[in-house]
Amino acid sequence: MDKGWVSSQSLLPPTPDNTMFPLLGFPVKLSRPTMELHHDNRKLVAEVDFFSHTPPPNIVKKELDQTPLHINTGLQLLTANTRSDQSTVDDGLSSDAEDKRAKTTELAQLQVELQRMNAENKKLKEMLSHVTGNYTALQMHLVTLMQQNQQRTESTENGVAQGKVEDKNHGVGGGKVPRQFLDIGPSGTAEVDDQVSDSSSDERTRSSTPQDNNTEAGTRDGARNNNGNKSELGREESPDSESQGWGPNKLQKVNPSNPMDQSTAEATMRKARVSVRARSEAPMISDGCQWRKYGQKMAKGNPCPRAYYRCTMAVGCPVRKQVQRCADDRTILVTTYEGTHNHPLPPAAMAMASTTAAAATMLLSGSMSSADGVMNPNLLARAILPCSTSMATLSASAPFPTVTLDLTHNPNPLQFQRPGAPFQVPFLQAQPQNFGSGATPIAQALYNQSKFSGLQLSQDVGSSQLAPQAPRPPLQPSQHPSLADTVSAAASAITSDPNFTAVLAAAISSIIGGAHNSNNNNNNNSNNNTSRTTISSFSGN
DNA sequence: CGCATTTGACCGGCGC
DNA sequence: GCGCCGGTCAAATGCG
Repeated sequence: MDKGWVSSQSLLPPTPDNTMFPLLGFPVKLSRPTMELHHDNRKLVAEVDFFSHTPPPNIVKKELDQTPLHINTGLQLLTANTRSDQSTVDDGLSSDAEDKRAKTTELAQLQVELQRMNAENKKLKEMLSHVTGNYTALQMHLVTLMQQNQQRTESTENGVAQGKVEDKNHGVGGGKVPRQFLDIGPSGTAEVDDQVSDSSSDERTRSSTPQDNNTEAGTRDGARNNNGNKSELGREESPDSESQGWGPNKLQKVNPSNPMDQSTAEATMRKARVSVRARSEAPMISDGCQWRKYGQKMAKGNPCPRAYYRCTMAVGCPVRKQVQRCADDRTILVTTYEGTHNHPLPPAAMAMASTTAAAATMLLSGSMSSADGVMNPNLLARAILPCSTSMATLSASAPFPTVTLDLTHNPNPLQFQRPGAPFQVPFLQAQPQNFGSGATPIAQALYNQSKFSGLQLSQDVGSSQLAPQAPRPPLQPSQHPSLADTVSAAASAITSDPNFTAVLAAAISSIIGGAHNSNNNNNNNSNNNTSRTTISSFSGN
């Protein structure tokens, strides 16, 4: 594998996908679903072009006619071609025949090499897919485990009754999650795919506040719920429905007597919001999705208006987002996402979608996995953004369970966007900061490419969570020109790395190790997290 | 002309 | 019950 990437630096420009290589006598369809394939594509093109220009065209044509198509035979191909060479060019062209024989030999070797590299690429691709697919699942599991450890540690060391802790947990920045958030989770199980789209977590939140400790069948909230499931159904985000997922205005459109609505409402009992704080001069971050603005309001306590967008990538997509500048620092753009996409997402959108889905999932799973425990926000932060200075914060006062990913503390000096340029969220699968001591060029390049260096969750998981049943769409570079640059840069970074497997292994081990470290760091930070910025876009409302 | 944005009106939730 | 507030709608407007 090393050879495959080492020699590719002095290569010809890349060719499009599914390139035909006539000299080889068979179509070489190169797909590049991953960057390394893209890179490998360049190498193959270069090698083929090298030989295609050497022999005279007529000779090439005859070779092609007689070259066996089953290139797996490797060097045996040489024999066949040698005979054909003789029959073709023996007429006074002995020197050419020699050349051609040598070239044919090389060609056969190249074909073997091509086969080998294809196999390796396939293996790598599967490996990457597997790793990225398991990555988020691992994170979820880690969060759960670390949360449980955190609870045990705190209860043991402090000897504080959990109920007492819960009473204290009404501040956002206190490093504890408030009781009202912790009670969001249902007693039953919740599937990952449903968590992001789960709705009416706010209802549960409200109903579990100290002064309103009723069940859903109880007093005001219960009455409201019984009144046609207004809130739950109003926030229902069924993928097929046209329901408006965010606000209460669509409540009347739901037929309360419809059993389908009721069952759906029960299936989606919770909803989380993910707020992303990032520095950007642009009015809106470019997260890969298409949005349409449908409203703008002046929110209380913030001189900057809040803009409301809905996803327009698919008809009836319930995903909303709110964009508002931070009142304290107007270079900080707070984007709050809610809902689950009911359509395939382009890779460029996977980064943000995966991150928000993972954050929401962890937020909800955290509440789910602990009956009455305390979830340290840093835990979530470390899980989402391991080894990152960015942080995640769980909102206490927000009416919705909200996790805020604070990406404004990125040490990368390039994080400041040039004025007017949209804030880009590159699609990344590696975790640059997780390469740890490896500090590979890949890590650096990817990291430098991304201001959302913490947003590198699994594409597979993202697609499964945000577009559960939809096939992954092809890349749409026309819509996201920056993505091509990002991929190209990343591919270049890969090119500069002689051993991608080692890097990949390092990444995997770093993910695991970083998660463990996050646990330790979390414990260490649990008593010293007051310095962290904890802002929820809804906390002031 | 079609699409996106703007913006005032409207609605429901919630606190007092 | 009233008013505030967040959120959404939809007609008006702007733009390519």
